[in-house]
Amino acid sequence: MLRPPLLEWLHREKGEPLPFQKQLWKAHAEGRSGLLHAPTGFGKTLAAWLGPVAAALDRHPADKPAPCSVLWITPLRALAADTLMSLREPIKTLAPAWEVEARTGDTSSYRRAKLRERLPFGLVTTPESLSLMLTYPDFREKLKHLQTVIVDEWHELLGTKRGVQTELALARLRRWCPEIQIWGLSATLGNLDEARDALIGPEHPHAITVSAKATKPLEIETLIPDEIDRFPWAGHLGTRMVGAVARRVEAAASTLLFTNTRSQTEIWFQELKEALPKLADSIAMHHGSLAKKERASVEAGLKDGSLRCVVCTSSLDLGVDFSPVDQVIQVGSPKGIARLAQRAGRSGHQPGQTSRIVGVPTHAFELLEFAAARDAWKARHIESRRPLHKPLDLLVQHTLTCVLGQPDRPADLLGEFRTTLAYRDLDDEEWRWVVGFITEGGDALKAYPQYRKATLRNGVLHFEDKRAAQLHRLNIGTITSGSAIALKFASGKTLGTVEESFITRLKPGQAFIFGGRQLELVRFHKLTATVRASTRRHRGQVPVWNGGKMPLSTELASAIATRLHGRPAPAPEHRAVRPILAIQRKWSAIPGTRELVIEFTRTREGEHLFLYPFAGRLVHEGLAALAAYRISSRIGESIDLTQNDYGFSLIARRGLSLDEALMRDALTTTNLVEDLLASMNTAEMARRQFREVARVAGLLVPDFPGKRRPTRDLQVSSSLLFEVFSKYDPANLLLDQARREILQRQLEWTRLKATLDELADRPFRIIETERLTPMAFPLWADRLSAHLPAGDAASRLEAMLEQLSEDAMAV
DNA sequence: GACCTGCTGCGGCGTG
Repeated sequence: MLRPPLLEWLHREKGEPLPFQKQLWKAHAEGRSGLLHAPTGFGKTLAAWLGPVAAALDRHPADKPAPCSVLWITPLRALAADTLMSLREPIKTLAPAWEVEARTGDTSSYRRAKLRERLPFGLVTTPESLSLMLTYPDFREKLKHLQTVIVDEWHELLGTKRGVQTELALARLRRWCPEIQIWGLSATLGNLDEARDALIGPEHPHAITVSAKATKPLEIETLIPDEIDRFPWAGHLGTRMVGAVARRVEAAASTLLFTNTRSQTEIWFQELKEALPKLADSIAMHHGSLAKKERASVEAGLKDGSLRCVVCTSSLDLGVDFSPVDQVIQVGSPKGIARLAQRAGRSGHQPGQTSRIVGVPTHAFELLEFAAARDAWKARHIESRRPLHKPLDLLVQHTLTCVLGQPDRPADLLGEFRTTLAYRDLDDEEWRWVVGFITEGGDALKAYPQYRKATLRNGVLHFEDKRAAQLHRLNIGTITSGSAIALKFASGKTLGTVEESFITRLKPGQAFIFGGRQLELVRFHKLTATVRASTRRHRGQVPVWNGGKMPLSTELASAIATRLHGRPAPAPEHRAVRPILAIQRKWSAIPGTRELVIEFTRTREGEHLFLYPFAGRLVHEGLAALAAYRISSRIGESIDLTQNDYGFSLIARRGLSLDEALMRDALTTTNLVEDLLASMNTAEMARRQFREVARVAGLLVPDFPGKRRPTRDLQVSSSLLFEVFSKYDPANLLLDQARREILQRQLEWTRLKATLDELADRPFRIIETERLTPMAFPLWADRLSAHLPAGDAASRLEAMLEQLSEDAMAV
């Protein structure tokens, strides 16, 4: 437990400790490691900090420095600054001689040099910065007093290569200081034990999970459109709800409005300002393509309370430690339960308070998504984040990191790496390959000295070349991003970035909207688009970014499928959608989890099949390609396809049918891998994925900070390497790595396979419908918008909707 | 190079 002075301070400043905090301090005093799981706003940070501070006070006098006793790892630089403030608070009164400092990429080089000489009592850093520190030979000596490592927001890192990089760094620290205690702080996850094993190593002897038993109440409310009959069956912007949302914004002192995409953020920002002209100056926006300065000023506005509403993407999911907002609104699909809860947690940021989120549907069925998220939350069906398994590109990088810091024997390194969950089954063969690759460059690159970074002398790996070492340090990390076009005023002020594909569609003089400003293009040269403020009356286009395509989670999808049938209990959202569900039922059937509903519809364009497996967009993309490939070879017609989070559609001029055998064959797992590979352009996918792998493995020359170089150069050399490896070194394990990543990330292979297995046991219900059903409509409309210019698609959709609404009234 | 709705995150060093 805590020493009296700490307890007194705590009592004075923060009141009575919560039960989980006492439990954590007890575990800490016993020398254990583990995971602390509690909702945001429960005082995790302070609890995790005071344990090691208490232990250090036992060992060191409070008036003498105690160098680097605690290492605090955070996934965000912005969090590092805020964390620093809260960690310093108790130290100031309890042990003023002990310092707490941050070391991240934006720590000045002067400070970084100082920190290399002498480390403070507590060091706050990122996984990347920690890896960088491992490359300095004296770091090990500097860490001899290390007692505790704390990893904040571990759920954010878990499941990514950044998480594996953290696992590896921790394994190194464990080897250097076998007594250290490691604690992770995590939000709610479906796989807390696995998360803990990944953090402290699967073989760790004193593992414990401390949980704040009191779960935070979460209220999910949905804005229900007044006229459900006129509410769109398809679409994703949800701007029809602007009026109702504006009234909510007006009524609350502060609002955080989340959207799912950057362009949606831009659009909602405009719409809200128009709907609330009096508040226009206190509404702001925040997303990942805005310039850092712009974002920082919005973050400052959130902190000092001068903003009434910020429209944002997941860029504000975590990070800025602002005082909680009054209200959180989610526009569009929540995609997952944990994700919605995380966003809701931005309100009611105190123990005992309720987190509330208001869901805004963008089409009719989305109403049910919010009800389903509520059902799943109540039933504690929360998504897991699975840790990655054996990414070899990262192992190549990390081995060089280790050897640069301390020459070492391969067998000893292997032993160290095998203590992680990610590499516990790394076999001797794979390890020999890694060592061979960093010392020889492998079969294909042996002739090029720049790929022989390490040398093996007398059984010890060394990394001595100064220039290569600098390049390696520059390359540390796992985040890769494609080329972006910088948007600038002629004055040089940077506004942010857009995609090349967007800017090349614009002619000089043409207007567009970015970061809430009306701009016009002056010229586009190399990687910079120069713009000026536009005074044109009509609104310009809104940029579209080519970002990630997050599928609906398995947990939420299954909750939706259940919700469609009105279970587990009546919900207001369900009552609202009832008229549309009635049409769906009348014309076809309500898809669910017991049978697979397949609709067959003839239109002017030909024959359509609509299938609803509810397996998320990525899986449907794979299933659609697979089914289209198999059927088209049978019927000799080309097949078009579309997909969304609920299902997919196949369209052919003729030849599709109600034949169950045909559909069973299309969805069989026989020859699955071969057919899937043949149906999708997986070779091209692997080539692109290889770029990330090559980057992480350090095979590409990194950009020097400040000097911008077209990423296209990177692309060329990564595809060149891909060619060379494919031809001269086909056994190169990095090629396998790229293929595995395609399977897991882009095809969600595990989920796809599970879906097919499950469908094989389900009855198929094939129904011929006269018209497009409410569920089919979005899949049909998707195809339409892909084939027509945006304006035409909108007007045609409008006409269709008119017709459909009339039909709906008639039912 | 194809897509069109599509997120987020990090990172060096020495000198002036």
